Amino acid sequence: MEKYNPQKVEAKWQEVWEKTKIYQTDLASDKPKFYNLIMFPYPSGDYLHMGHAYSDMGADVYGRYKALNGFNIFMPIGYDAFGLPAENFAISKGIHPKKSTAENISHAEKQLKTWGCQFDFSREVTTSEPNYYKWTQWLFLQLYKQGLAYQKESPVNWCPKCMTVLANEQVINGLCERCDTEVVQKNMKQWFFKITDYADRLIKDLDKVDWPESSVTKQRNWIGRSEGVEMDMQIADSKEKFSVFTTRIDTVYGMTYVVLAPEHPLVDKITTDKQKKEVEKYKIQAQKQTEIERQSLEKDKTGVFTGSYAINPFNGEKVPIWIADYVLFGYGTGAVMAVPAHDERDYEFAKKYNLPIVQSIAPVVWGLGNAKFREGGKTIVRPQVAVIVKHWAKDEYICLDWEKFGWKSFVIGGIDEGEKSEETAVREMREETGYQNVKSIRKIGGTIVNKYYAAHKGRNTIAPQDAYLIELEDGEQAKTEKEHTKFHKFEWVPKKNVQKYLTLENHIVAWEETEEEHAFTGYGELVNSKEFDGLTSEEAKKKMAEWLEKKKSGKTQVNYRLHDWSIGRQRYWGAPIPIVYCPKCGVVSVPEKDLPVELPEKIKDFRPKGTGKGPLASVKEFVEATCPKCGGKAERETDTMDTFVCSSFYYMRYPSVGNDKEMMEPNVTKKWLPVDMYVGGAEHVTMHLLYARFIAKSLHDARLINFDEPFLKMRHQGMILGPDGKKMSKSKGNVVIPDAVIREHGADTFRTYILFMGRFEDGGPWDPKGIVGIKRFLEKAWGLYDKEIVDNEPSVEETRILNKTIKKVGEDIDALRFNTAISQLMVFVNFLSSQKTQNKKTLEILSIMLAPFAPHMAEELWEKLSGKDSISLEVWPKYDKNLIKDETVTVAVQINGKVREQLIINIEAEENDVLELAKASEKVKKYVEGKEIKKVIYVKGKLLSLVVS
RNA sequence: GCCGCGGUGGCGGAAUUGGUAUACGCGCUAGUCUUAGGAACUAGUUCCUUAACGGGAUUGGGAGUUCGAGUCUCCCCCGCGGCACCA
Repeated sequence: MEKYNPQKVEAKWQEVWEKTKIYQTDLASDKPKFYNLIMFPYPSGDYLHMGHAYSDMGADVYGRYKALNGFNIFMPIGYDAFGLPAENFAISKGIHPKKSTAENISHAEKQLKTWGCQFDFSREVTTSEPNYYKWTQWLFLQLYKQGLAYQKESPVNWCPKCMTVLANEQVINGLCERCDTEVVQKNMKQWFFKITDYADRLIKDLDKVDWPESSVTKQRNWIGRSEGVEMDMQIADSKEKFSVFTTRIDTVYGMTYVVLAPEHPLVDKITTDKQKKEVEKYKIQAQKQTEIERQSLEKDKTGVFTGSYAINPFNGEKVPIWIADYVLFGYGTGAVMAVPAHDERDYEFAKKYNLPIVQSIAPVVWGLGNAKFREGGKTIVRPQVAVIVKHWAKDEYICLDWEKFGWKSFVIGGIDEGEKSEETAVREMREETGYQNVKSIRKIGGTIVNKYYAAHKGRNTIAPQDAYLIELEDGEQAKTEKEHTKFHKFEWVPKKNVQKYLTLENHIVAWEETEEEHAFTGYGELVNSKEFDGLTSEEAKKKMAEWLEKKKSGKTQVNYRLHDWSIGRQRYWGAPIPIVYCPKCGVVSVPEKDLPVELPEKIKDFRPKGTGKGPLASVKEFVEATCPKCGGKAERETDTMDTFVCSSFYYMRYPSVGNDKEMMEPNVTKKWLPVDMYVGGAEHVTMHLLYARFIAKSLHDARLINFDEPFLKMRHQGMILGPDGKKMSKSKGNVVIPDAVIREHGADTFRTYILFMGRFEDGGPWDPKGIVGIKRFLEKAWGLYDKEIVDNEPSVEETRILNKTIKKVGEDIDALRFNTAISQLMVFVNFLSSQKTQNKKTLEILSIMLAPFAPHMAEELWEKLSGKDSISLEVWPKYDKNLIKDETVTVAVQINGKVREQLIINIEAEENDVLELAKASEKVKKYVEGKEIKKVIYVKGKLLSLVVS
């Protein structure tokens, strides 16, 4: 056989595959189906890049493995061709997007055909073709029928450069996903899909899918479900009211003001004349800001008092109403109750504007050895103080060491009947330390509820604790009474050691508060909350919600971060929205039989205008329409649809490509959907994947399909970085194009190498040097078929390694651990190449195992070896687990945890035999002689651990 | 700030339930072949120490549990990804 020439071999087999149509799936076959989907590429003008290759090749190896295991694989391919990037590319080149898109697609297809993937090119879709976007429009109509497509006037994201509206998902850190321009908010009438109706199911059904945990979490966070209550608030001396949304109704007694978003419609009505000027100024200022400025965290909180007050329904107290841009109009009710004591943002705001801070939740600390309350014990309440005493000259603090009890604390004491806690603090300090003169005293944080079971008194104790920081004036010290000091001694502890010194949790909490004051945002027990005092936050949430509901001034409410999907685009290159506006009948949908509403090819200028209307508005022939209802003159909608609408159902269309009557052929759809495995980038989790799930659910509810989760199993490929370890980009000059690698080394080498580099789900830097290792490996494998091939019984050793390899390679591919599968194949090939003659059966199996990674080469070797038809018609070999076991194993002997000897033993050897062998070993003797073996642990076939002393 | 993931030789990376850390590949070193080689092949290669046998150290740092920890627990440091005033 001649030397391995990948270019020649690959050209040959690609031709054969094309001619025999071996990868055109027979969708009607009886074999079990396996829908192996990759995310279809977006041909925007650049080459398909490393990321495409990596993803597709990984998916293909997996698919080929499944095929060899008896599945009928369907791996379709298509092009996501509408949308901003394709259009922007065309604009930059000054050509019509239809033309540039066609060129890009033909280029991409050429590339794809060299990759050695089992793509079924016979069922290609191109989303910008009328025979496809007819179904995009059809989909719109289905949603419209269900009331899931609607128009509303609302603030939307507007990209000034792309001159179009964007969905929330397409705004990344306040920048346009495509051109990195700062997005501004505009009030516009727009088409939306009501994805929020499905928010709960989109969360709940994540339990049904086998997806990476991180992606499930990302979607969950993106949807952002939060449970709380909506509470009505009456405006003082007015009939007006509004509601606030809060997840922490338990903190309601700590409310000291409320905040409305500047856009809140009530603002104008309630602003007093005196405040009008300032409020107006603030509103204008807020409106001018871009999202980035508004969301900037460095920015100080700002706000303006409206002059009006609202009434807290729980205690009837009046609280001032402010407006501030830290409250978002688009979330909840656009109004919040502010509880500075228990919310960081409110705290910051209150500090800045000198608004009162009232504690209503006290943290609960189980003190004194964490002893929980005991049943039947008497429970008493004993308020106390903790006193942090600071030295008059040094940065040191008095700490007490209660030797008998093992506590270390600050000065501590009970508040006597009728005594103020501040007085207690001073009194206790004097009694216990003798120091007399207070320079300053300051309360630290809020009340902390300390609970413990006092064993010596046999009772449960609740001890609300106030903490004070006392700074001493000087060192004047009186003699202390013994009764106060008999259990502890005191010492001065430098500041940096205090934290470590303390053992009582409640004192540690108090100490932390001296450093930096902040809101306590955790759960605890209610204080200052009238009849709700003493409840836990959890209990209070329930009781308070019930209280509100009974009073009919509130209800429990679930809110989502997710917004409805804004789908209209004021751009040319997209599927027209199939709607006409009739002066008589109003908004009328185009009947299904009239689809597609074709995108006019002839247009003077397809560039966006930025007027809020798309370029289609300038095409008279397009705009002018007849009303499908009354036959009168009407006007077409001129917005086109977001590309993500096109890509939300393409996988449903593939099996029915060719059918012009139905989007989905019922039988084929029933058989082939949902998708069994979906491989693609993680960057689509909160866009495409979320939209596709929503669309599937809506069609399911319309009884058009019988599944409601489109992608049962999904995995992401990692990112291939440039050789410098940075993300590939033209500006950095570190882009490696897959075609160049394929031309030089061949697709088989490329596939195997890129999958060998690291974990598929991790990706990593492209190292051009390493590829020779794979080349050597494939050449070495190729060379085996040149050796003397005999048809005999393979050796025991060969059988063992063969069976091991079958097991590991199969299991690894199944789990997408391609790198370790390849490494095992290397071990196997290295073993075989050390042998003079090769066993025919072994080489047959090797070819099959190589086939997923190096399909062209495997075909060639298979043809030479067996003379049979394509290797992809073969069956993945079975292994015999009995043949994997080694007869002898090396057992490590550990002495006190260190490996001192290795023994070769029979795998069946028992502990005693191994121990005897070990004792006989010189090396072991050295460590054991004259000592006592205290413990022996034997892990069968692995190691013997001896503990000696 | 919050959520998620990760940190292992010179490099990419292996390591079922805790059980011989560094598989496989690159690179490097020596050798073979060669007019030559940035080709191929063979052998070696975690680090320190030793002529060698051997000994010691080692999975970001520190503590802990265990006969035994890359793997489990706690604290800290660093990197990556996502979210980011969501009430």
